[in-house]
Amino acid sequence: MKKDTEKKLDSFFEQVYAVARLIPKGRVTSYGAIAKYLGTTRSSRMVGWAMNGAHNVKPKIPAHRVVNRIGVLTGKHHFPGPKNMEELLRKEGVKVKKDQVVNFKELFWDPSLELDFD
DNA sequence: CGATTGACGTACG
DNA sequence: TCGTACGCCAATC
Repeated sequence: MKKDTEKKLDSFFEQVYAVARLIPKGRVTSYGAIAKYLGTTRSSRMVGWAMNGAHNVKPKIPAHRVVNRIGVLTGKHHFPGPKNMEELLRKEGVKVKKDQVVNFKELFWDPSLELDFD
C-alpha cells in the first residue's frame, strides 16, 4: 500500500488544481499560499499560470476563490466575464469592493495551515 | 530556437 | 514605509 501515496506527484499544475478544489466555500486564498504549500514560494507566478488552464480541467476549479496576496481579483479579466468573478464570490458570501476582497484577512484560507494542521 | 510575457511574491535600498 | 529589482517556469510570439 502507500507507494502510490507519494507517486510521482502529478504536474505542478495538478497540485495547484487539487488545492484550489479544496478551498472551502466562502473562503479565499492567494497564489502565493498555494505556491508555498507546494514548496514553490518563489514560483507563485506558476500558480497563476496554472489557473490559466483551470477552466479547462474537470471538475472546474474555483479560481474565483484565488486572489493575490492582497486580496485583489487580479485574474478577473481571465474569467468569462470580468464581473463573473466577484459575483461568484459574493454569491458565496465573500464581499468584494472594487476588485478587492473585503475582510480578506478573515476569509483567507491557507492550505498549509488548514491541511497540514491536523 | 531565442526573447518576451505572465492570474505573484520576496528581497533589497 | 514605499519603490524598484529579481526570481520562477511555462507558454506564446
